Amino acid sequence: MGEIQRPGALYKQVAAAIRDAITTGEFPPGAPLPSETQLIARYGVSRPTVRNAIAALRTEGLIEVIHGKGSFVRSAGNPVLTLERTVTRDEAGNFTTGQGIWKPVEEPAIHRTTTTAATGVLLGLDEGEALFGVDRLLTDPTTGTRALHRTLIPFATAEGTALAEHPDTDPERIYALLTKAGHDLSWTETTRARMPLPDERATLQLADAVPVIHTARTTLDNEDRPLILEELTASGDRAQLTYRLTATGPEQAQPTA
Amino acid sequence: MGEIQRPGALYKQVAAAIRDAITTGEFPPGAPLPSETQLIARYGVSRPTVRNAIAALRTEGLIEVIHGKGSFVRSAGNPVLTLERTVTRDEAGNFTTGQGIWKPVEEPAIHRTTTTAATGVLLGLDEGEALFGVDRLLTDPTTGTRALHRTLIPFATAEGTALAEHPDTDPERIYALLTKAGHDLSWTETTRARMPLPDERATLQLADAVPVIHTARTTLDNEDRPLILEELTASGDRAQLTYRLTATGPEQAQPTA
DNA sequence: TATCATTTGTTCGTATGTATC
DNA sequence: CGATACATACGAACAAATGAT
Repeated sequence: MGEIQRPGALYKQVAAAIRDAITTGEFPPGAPLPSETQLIARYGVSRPTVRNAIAALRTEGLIEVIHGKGSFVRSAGNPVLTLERTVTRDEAGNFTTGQGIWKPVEEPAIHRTTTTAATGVLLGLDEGEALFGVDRLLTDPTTGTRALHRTLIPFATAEGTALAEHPDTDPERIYALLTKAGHDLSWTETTRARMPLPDERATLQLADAVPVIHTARTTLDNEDRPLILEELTASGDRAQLTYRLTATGPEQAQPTA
Repeated sequence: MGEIQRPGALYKQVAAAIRDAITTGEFPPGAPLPSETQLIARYGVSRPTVRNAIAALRTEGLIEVIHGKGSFVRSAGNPVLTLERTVTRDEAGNFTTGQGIWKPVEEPAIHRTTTTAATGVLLGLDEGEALFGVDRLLTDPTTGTRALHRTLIPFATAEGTALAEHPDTDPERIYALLTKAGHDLSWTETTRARMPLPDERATLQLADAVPVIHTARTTLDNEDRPLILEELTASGDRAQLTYRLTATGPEQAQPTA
């Protein structure tokens, strides 16, 4: 039993007791927690207190609550989708990215935007420069995991290429296209974790208290000038990114603004 | 004013109204929200409803609440610490990692553990294999951002080297040491986003609703056998990781289990 | 230093709505 | 349809942190 005693707020003690019961194995992953009524009886507290405790465990990502059914222990070591963040090129000059097998949920949405403070820095442009944006909502058929991919193409890059007419070209084809245009490509990726916005949570179908992992890939030309920017946003709980590193000489290290 | 009307729960309408007021600029970043009493008057709802709305904005990471003071709008584009996840080597064979300038908060803590399911896979070992663990709590002096670095060294790797006596050697020196032992090193990094455990939140001094970015770096020898594992956990809100990518031939792509 | 007003935190009670089975 | 379970909403009281008097 999870007795309640000293420290701090009542609901925190209840939350700790339930947390212990979960880690102890009394409530294994996937199993339902006792109902609110049962928890009230078990710990001798009021309904608001129990609900408060449950809310705490919820924002910790420890449990999942389903209206009308009950609260359930979230599987800890969740099945993870591994996205290899690599770029490979065959003899014919075709590029392949190791991002896994994604299926588009909707048609790519093309729109015209301007650089923001964040995207401007990554593209080496001032704020307010014109660019194409292509949004792709993707899903992994085997796991159902969703991801949002956005390609940002400055007008300066698109000009005089097929991109001006078809900005919704696959990134891999864009790489080939830019290479054919004489560029020697390399890439920089910046990844971070954050909580999703309400609409992101909806489109990515994220559970409560699930962060997203967000990565921005800048494609650079021979002289490290940014050509295009790709952003990928996915569930931090279900997706992980892998990178290969090799030791380079110190003269090749590029400072990033 | 943020009028309240149709859709869904009352507290969600209040939350949406406040969210709008924030994005509109009525409450700019850093500014205090009206007090609960004022919000009750403004929207004509009860205290529990207002508090529920505030709780929602809180788990979204939009606001920060300080006991006895008030609720404050969180700065959106937060000052970010950029960690370059690269490895460079000079002529003398010394390694440098571009992880920024960290200062230890405490002495490195050395302990003996065994592989878990997660770390076992990354080290190519079964569960329960013996290894050294070295924990370092680091802080960035300029921003105050904290990070937790853990080095895991299997006994098989440490055996017969200086690591058996001094597992708390700097990772960069470990690289040099392994190179001198005849290994040709490369690295694989796996990064993901997740919510911190309660004690992680405390040691990393994280605010509410801030996820962590977690990266595991495996050091590999000539034949892609794992030698050591480094884990880095940092605030997803304040730290971001950058990687350099270059196109490789398809035969060099390494499948990851 | 001590006190007080303000503000958020905690806890109870109660009633009703809504989803699931 | 009914039983169960979670969601929403109101009211009330006291505790604890903060900042100023």
